[in-house]
Amino acid sequence: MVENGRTYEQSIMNSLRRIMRAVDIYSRKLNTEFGLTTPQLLCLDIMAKSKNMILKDLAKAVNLSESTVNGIADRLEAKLYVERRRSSLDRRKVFLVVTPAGHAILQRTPAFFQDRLSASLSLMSEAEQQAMTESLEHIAALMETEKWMQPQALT
Amino acid sequence: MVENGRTYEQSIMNSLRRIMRAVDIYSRKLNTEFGLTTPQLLCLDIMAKSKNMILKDLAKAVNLSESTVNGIADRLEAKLYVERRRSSLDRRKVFLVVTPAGHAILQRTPAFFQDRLSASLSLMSEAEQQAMTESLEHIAALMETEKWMQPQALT
DNA sequence: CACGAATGATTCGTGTTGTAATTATTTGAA
DNA sequence: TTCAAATAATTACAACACGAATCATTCGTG
Repeated sequence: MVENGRTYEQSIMNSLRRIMRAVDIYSRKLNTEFGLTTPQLLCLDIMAKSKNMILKDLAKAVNLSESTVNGIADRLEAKLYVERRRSSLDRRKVFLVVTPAGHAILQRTPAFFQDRLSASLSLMSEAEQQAMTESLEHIAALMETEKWMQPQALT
Repeated sequence: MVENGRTYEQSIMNSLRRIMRAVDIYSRKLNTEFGLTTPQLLCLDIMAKSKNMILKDLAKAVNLSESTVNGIADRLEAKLYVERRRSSLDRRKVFLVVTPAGHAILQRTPAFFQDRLSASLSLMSEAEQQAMTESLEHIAALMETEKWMQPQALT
């Protein structure tokens, strides 16, 4: 129990939601002002750093499902920041190629929201930052475990 | 820089995304097996605990926009777990009333995903849990601050 | 009282996200 | 060689999430 009557888990979940919501709201603002959302920026950035990226690998890199990334790729393509080029060696594969306009917008677009996170993190000591990072990674790994994924009715 | 070449911010954002994704995937599984998603469960739970809840207050309680909560209320109403009753005193207000079926499903539905979080948290000391909770709350509060919300092009 | 401001709910449009199904292509084994 | 399995992309569908706009109602002030 924490001072406000919540358990640590509830407080943590609540904070996580608030953080993700802040990221989402920032993403929308970014979109209206610069024409790119955070997920789009994230995908574009990764595509720009790798030649001949295919959708499947991009999805893995950003930790999103293939269909989600496919939709993001659609929107980036519609904005002419990305081109799809079918591989001639293996015609199942489609390379995602960042256009010059795509590279240009990457330069002009503000830093990712996580960079703003630095301000909050800088208030913690290096040791605290590291502890925090490791804890979150630990929790993420545990929550991704399949066995948690089977909902059980309360007994 | 962390050992994998990422900054703490990048690692933290990545972990947050992974955690939220795990929550989302669990939510979908819950929906196919119990007919309620996590957001629906969260809203229903709060509605059940309060008499004469109106949408505006519910939105505030769950930290979501009114239009989002309105959609969730629509789906709960369609499933007959909630009824909308227009207030006769102030006809702008619509009370969200949990039906007997709604109360019943709340009893039968598995614990929230955050309860599963306990397993991960229990591996940490009380002090670590507390530190983690406070850090996240701190970060959440900072990220909600309006001034961070104004994107600035890189200089 | 009248009328503009405030309040509360709802709708609309768009983007994100997942699962499941479908299509096209390649691979591998009988 | 042939055909089933695997692989890659895509589509269909549903839920979530937001801001902006709209509508009805109430409030408050002149």
